[in-house]
Amino acid sequence: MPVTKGTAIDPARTRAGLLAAATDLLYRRGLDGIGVAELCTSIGVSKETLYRHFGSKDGLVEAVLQARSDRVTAWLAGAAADAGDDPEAQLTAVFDALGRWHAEPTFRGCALLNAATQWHDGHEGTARATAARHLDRRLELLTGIARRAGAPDPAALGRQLLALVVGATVLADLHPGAAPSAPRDAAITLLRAACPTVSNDQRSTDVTSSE
Amino acid sequence: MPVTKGTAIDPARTRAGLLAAATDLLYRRGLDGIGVAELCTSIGVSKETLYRHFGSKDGLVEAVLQARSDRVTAWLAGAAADAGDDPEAQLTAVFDALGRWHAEPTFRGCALLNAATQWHDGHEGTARATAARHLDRRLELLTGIARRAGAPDPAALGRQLLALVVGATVLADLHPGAAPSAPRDAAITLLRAACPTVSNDQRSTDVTSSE
DNA sequence: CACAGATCGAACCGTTCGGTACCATCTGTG
DNA sequence: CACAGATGGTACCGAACGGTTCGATCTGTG
Repeated sequence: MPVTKGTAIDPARTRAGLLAAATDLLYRRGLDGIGVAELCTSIGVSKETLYRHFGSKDGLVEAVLQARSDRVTAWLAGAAADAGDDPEAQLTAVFDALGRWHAEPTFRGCALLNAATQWHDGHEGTARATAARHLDRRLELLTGIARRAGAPDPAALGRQLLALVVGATVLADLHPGAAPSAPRDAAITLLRAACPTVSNDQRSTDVTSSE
Repeated sequence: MPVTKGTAIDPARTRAGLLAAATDLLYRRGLDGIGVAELCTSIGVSKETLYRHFGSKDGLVEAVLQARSDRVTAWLAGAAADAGDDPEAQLTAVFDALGRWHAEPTFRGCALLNAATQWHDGHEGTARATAARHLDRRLELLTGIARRAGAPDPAALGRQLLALVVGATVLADLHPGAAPSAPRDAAITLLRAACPTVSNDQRSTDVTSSE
């Protein structure tokens, strides 16, 4: 039965729903962990529809990763913005948001990093390139915080913080248990060490005991 | 032609060579990036030989990951031991060793972490479990340094350092360019911040300018 | 010399993969 | 009402996958 009776024909909506469902399934199962056939039956769509919208599985994956990178980047930037103007508060907010994400039962690591690892070579490097851009955007956020905090070398501090973010995300997936606040505490320590003059009024706050 | 003429029959050596070649190929191409058939022809061995030694592709992968974890763990511990008794010097040595590894042209990330990501589920979780044990061993090394440095909470500092190590390894693979010394500087900063009394004679050393 | 064990090469099996083609059936538009 | 476009369902394709089996041929041992 083609075009289930009563369904509104709306290619844009079809594509959006396809993208959302594929995002979830590919994240949970891995890029090679689910085939196009099962993907289509799980989503409730025919292969022809999928291929008309995305051209190939690579195209679908590319669209999924792009959309996810956009969403996650905006989400983290929003978390930082909601924390007000203080750079240290923004950094705390970023790591706390990451911590809540890591604690979700469906968490399986960063979809972009996982994709880049799974499709390290081949597939014309779509996943690698998208993940690299994703990290660029994350670095931009952290470097901005470092700059506003008055760090003498915002780029260097940004990269230190990025390493912490990435490490925390990978560990939350692959290493069991342990205190989830460690990366946040480390980030605050690095920020304070790099910016001797930052937020003096909060200098006495004991970061490590807030867990 | 069976058993190439003149070849000494030595199952142990065959297995060792098999393991070494498979380690390299599976690392470069990914666990799903190369099939058993191509694996065998590239190594120069028949499928029957491979299956007699390892039982299945999963068994081969498991053996490869175990051996790699052992080797890498010993290598890093050796780098730390060669740096003498000072914990800060040991930590520097560890991150410098990691930096040299990351700079190698064949570097493609940590084989254990890559494997755990590629075989996140399925395959009876062999890769995940092996990677978790690998991280345990790395954590043990870092926690030991933290403890000997006099950190009030060696476990917490160890986890902070582990996040840095993991983040640095992933970034070196997936993010282009940038200063490779950032993670090392961050590690030293964290160590000094956590241990107010550590190596006072080296306190004046400017870590950030050594790059 | 005889026999056991190790190895190669190749054929083979069932399954799954990404991708294509075709057709019936629905919606939306004029 | 007529027609174009979107969709579902199904069958199909060639290739690759992990794994098994068999026979020929070598080494090592007694």
